Amino acid sequence: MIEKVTLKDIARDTGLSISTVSRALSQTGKISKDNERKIFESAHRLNYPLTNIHTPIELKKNINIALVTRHFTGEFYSSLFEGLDQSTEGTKATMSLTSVSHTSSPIPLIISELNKKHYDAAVIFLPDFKAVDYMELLEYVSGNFPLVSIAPIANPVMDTITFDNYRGGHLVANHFEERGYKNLGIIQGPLKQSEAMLRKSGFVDYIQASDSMNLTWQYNGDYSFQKGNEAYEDFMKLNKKPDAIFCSNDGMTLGFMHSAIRNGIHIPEDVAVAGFDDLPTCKLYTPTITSVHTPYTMLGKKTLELIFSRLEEKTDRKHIGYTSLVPVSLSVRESSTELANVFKKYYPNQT
Amino acid sequence: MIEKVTLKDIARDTGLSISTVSRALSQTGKISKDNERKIFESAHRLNYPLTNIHTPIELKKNINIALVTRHFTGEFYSSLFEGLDQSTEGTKATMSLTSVSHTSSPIPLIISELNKKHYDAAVIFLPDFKAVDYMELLEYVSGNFPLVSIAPIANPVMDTITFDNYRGGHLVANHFEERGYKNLGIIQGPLKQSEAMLRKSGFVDYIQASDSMNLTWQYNGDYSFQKGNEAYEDFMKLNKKPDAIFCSNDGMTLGFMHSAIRNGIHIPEDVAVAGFDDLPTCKLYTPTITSVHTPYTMLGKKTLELIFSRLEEKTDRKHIGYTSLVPVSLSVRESSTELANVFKKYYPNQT
DNA sequence: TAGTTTTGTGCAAAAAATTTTCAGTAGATT
DNA sequence: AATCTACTGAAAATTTTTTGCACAAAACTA
Repeated sequence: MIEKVTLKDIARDTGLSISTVSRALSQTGKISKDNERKIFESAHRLNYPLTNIHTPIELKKNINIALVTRHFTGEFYSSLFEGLDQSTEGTKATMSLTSVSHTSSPIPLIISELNKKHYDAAVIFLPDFKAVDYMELLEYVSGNFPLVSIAPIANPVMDTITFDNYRGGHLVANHFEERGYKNLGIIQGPLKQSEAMLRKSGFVDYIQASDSMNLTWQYNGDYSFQKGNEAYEDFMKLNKKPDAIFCSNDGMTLGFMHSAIRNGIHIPEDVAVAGFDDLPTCKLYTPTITSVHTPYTMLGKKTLELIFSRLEEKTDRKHIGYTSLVPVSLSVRESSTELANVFKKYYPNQT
Repeated sequence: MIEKVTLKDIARDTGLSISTVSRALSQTGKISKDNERKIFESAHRLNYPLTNIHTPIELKKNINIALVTRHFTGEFYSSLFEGLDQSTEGTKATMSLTSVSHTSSPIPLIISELNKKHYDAAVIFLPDFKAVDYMELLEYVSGNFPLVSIAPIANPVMDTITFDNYRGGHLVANHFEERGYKNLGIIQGPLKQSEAMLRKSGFVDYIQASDSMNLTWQYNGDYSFQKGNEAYEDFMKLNKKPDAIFCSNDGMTLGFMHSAIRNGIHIPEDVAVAGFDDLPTCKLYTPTITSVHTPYTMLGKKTLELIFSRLEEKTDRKHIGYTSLVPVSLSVRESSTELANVFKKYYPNQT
């Protein structure tokens, strides 16, 4: 049987009196910085049951942050987590991934219980959440537990740090213009998700403001590989085909390109393609894929900054829907520029 | 300030006396099953500081399991986590991912502190761990905290559940034999990692026992995409090239194929290729890739079974190096069978 | 069936843990 | 030199937890 840890144990361990230990842990009375640190260190080490809230942020050895998302297989999720995890390097924060895909409990409950699990803050990535969902979540979770969303919504309830999706769409359209493409198409993401709409709008708005380009094809997707395949089927039925297509994420980009290549379509000669997310595969695919690069580590750094500043404020902080946009860039590759003679090499003796 | 939760609060909440609550939580004296459950439920809800050990496993609402690994970007890690997470469906277990890539604290310390963070068990995936590392880890971690490793080592210290890597190599060699390949090559994984050696041995042993096949090329890789590229460079220098190659993981498979295709090599006509891990990309690549399929969800199920049985045993359990092998299968695709006329379609008017 | 044992509970006393009061010291300040 | 401030510990006061005991209800037994 494990013995209960009491103030007496900490007093013995630190060489101080029980009174001093009590005062330090309950934050009443004056204690020297030195002894305070010693006492909290000892309490943690001996596993004294501290209400996490009591420990002052500056005395914590490490800050545990949970990334809460519906995790699925695919590079996207490992890139997302890896970026956030990497951004903790050199800080005393640690990032853990908690998936809510396979649980029956309601999500607000899971998140509200994170502080009981010694988590100090949570990063929420739930692109299908609506304003009401966020509001319900905020009601459940206590005000001194920092929460940051990294999925944009039109009317943000919670403080949000996200990529500049609109600008991503803009960059692609601008690139297509520079390459001289005239008739453009888009494979959209889920209509109910803000970031998908922003990517589309950025793209469409640029085209409308341009003299030289037209949007001739729009297809509603859902970010899945399958929908990329289906988009290709639809594309093939068109009489007047666009000469460049923006896919709202790389999953659909891969689906579209896979079907296209198998059916003898040349990319980019027959149709140019650009995606969004810049997954590692974009560099490895044949042809390599132009895609909007989303710097996860930078997103992570910004998110950590916000969390740390929230943790240092002693007062409860209401979410005011403050949004911060992390810039994106375009990784230009073969799928929207040139064939690099890849397939010509493949059958060199046939030319 | 958050009020301290005492037995009185739980007594009021449950309508029982303080004595009864005390007896229930400290597991002394007789308490009816019904009231016991009520008391623990209330204690959890009100956030009474329970030493986690005290709560009997059958009364816990949920079991928190940590997957501890060095996480990197790539489909492999998302598949691994997703498989384990999926296997918790329908159970009261929850899986979280804790990465130890970007932390400065020693790994045994991190793991030993998981139980303070309300974790009930941990799954360890650290392929570079040696027997001594596992022994050090076991010294740090208390005996009633279930630990399971899912990375094989030659001389297992910790209880281990892993894929049958040896059989995976066997399956590939057997497949190559059936397809009529004679001269075989292998791109190995890290020489210091057991599972890489097992994959190799399964492959090599089958070839040696066979009359018709020879191993003509061995290349030492490290599981990275880059090494796959480099392996291709080495392959090109050979006078007598193998006609089928086994890559010890899909990262290197992709690296090799990427370089090969760009340099006009036809797969599988010029050289057949098979990988290991059966990442989602294997189905999407052109040509699609033959690979050893590792059923993560089954691995997860077995792992959960072991963890639950450990949790139900009240006594401390020493690790005895018990190992359990989860069967693998071969997903046969174009890279080792036929071209499916993919590239021929690509330039149909040239034939 | 009547007596006996077992189980589970609450009250109140005892024990343990925590907080608070108070006195005192060491160093800084006026 | 007098005063003040920042800490600290001993001991008292208070709160929390455990335990001894009585007792009711249920289960068992002869």
